[in-house]
Amino acid sequence: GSGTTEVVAVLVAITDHIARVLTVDQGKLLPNGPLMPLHRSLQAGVRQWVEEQTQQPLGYLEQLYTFVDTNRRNVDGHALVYVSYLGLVQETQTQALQSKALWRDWYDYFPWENHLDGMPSIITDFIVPMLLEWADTAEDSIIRQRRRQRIGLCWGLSEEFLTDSEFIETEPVGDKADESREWIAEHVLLRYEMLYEAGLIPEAPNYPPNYQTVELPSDWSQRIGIPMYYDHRRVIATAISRLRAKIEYRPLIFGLMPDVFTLSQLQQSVEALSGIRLHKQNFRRLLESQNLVMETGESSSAQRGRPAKLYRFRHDIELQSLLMDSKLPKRK
Amino acid sequence: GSGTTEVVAVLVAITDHIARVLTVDQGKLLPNGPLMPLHRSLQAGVRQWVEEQTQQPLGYLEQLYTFVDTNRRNVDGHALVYVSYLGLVQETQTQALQSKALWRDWYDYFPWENHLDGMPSIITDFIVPMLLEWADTAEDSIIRQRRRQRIGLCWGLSEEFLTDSEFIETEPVGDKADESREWIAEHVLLRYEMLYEAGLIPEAPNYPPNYQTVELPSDWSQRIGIPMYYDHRRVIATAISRLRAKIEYRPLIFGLMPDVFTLSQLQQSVEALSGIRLHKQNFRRLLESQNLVMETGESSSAQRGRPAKLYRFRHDIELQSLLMDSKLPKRK
DNA sequence: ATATTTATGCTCATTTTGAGTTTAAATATT
DNA sequence: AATATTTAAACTCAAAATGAGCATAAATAT
Repeated sequence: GSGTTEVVAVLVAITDHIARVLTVDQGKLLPNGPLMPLHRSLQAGVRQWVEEQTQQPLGYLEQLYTFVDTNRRNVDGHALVYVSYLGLVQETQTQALQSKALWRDWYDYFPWENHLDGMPSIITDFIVPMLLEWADTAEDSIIRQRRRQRIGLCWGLSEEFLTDSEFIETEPVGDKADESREWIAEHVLLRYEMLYEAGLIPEAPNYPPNYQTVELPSDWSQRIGIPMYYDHRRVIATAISRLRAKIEYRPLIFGLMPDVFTLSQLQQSVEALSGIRLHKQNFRRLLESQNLVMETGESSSAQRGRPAKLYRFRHDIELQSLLMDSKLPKRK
Repeated sequence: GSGTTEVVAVLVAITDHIARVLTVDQGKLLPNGPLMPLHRSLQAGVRQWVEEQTQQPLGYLEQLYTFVDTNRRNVDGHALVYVSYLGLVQETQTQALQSKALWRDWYDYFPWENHLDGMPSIITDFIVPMLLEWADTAEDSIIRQRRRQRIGLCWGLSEEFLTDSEFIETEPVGDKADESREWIAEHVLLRYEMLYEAGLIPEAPNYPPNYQTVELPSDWSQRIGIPMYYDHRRVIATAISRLRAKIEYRPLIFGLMPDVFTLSQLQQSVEALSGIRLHKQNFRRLLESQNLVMETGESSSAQRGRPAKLYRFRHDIELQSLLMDSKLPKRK
């Protein structure tokens, strides 16, 4: 019998201020392949398959999550286990790919996650109304209430949005009603899983949903983002969640920037990942306090406006990456 | 051929204010078993094997990390892949185990991680001197310098400790010398991996180390904690790291407490996990601001001193656990 | 010459954090 | 019974971090 383990890679790069993932098979799959006896580690397996399928050289690599697909089994009946990895690629190293490989804007798969020009209208026009209907399909009133709260937390909505679909039922206990009502960028996976659970995602077993009083627009499958084979879209959601969360407290953005850059370029890269705009002055203050970058002495030849100073990352920070999770068991 | 995937569980409970892990085989192994075709998911596999080997009922379960053991292969030559899970068990539910199962103080495996009564002397007496020797065994002076910095960051030492072993070489660039020089509780895994790399852990392939001018005391293998089979000690280190890090921003401690408790008991539980003492007043202020607990109205019959109010977790927070990572692909 | 654009320096009110002191309510000791 | 000890819990205060904005500088566009 053959092995039951595969590896899947979410490679991320930022080009033209847009966050992209590397795909194969017309954007329907992530690079992937079986773990083979010759691979010394999972990382080695990922590197080999990515190299073979895309010819993209890659640097930083970190394990994401391990899934089981009970729909794909080997001859012995063992379900397929696949281990997903997140990889970071520098902007300057994204050329000369194999013809099947393609860098795609990651918001093509998650249109609702792009808040760079404000909250996308699809959220208030369709997603939340559909989800509220889904919430009401539950038998148990406790579950209905729970679902409505989940919707509010996940999609950053105020209380009014949620209570008008049933009789008004104000705060249950304390006065902590309106505190967590804001868009949390790193909840990508929770939002995807809610859409999946509600049958609003083409990949879901219960798609299309059968509770429609609000009718799905005819171009829904376009608007809700590009579907992928297997659960690869969920894998990307896992990657974005991890990246958005980790960038807050670890200098991961390193792995995505060219050697030399302006502070505005750096900020735009962080914004591309998080999907939201940041306060420029405070962003710079934070950078300074963390001592992550140093001036090169040069300035950029700006298109318009005042030329910006050029910076590079402090090389003594590479140390920090040594302190990150690179887990290779290397046993006796 | 049989499958190549196993699951391993790190179950954690706090009893008598001591953090413990559930072990089998005289404390040498974690509960584990192969993933089988009948298991609908990885979680299901973990639950079945834990139930079978320990009869411990378990609630919260979260995936940790996936390892490959190239030393254990099936008949086709495929290396063993094992997926580790972290599980939380309430104090009140830790009875009636199978005879082979045993709850052990987790600091039996990591004596250097227990700072509840101050920093353990083994760190300054043996661990750091040995590690500094190990740092000096590197050929390249850059690597030697790196290793010394890593030692400082991992073990929370001031600069002097590190530079006296070679000629003094002060700050490389800026003035950020003394900022990260403190004990970071959640760096458990980094510390374990450094000890492993330096050959100071019985499980390591290069143990015992051959660079000893400072000689290892004869009872070293006692002092450096109980060894385990395979890489199970590393799995526990991964679990402690995750738990210590996550407890800072998620109410995981829920899963470990009885239904009703005093604030002091809650604090002692958090301290047991993090291995360090906390400031009582600020701990309470934080709790209040988060609105996680509510008074029951009753008071504890204290042994000595003023009786403490009893609290329970706010049930509307269960919602939050819905917002945590429970990833079950459930496909078509 | 003037408007527009981008970069960067600086201010200020508010919130959060770290580290206490003080008072309360029980048991232990003399 | 009076006093010390122990644990709980309310409150204070300075330092640091954060959120939001204004002011100035240096380029290009009109």
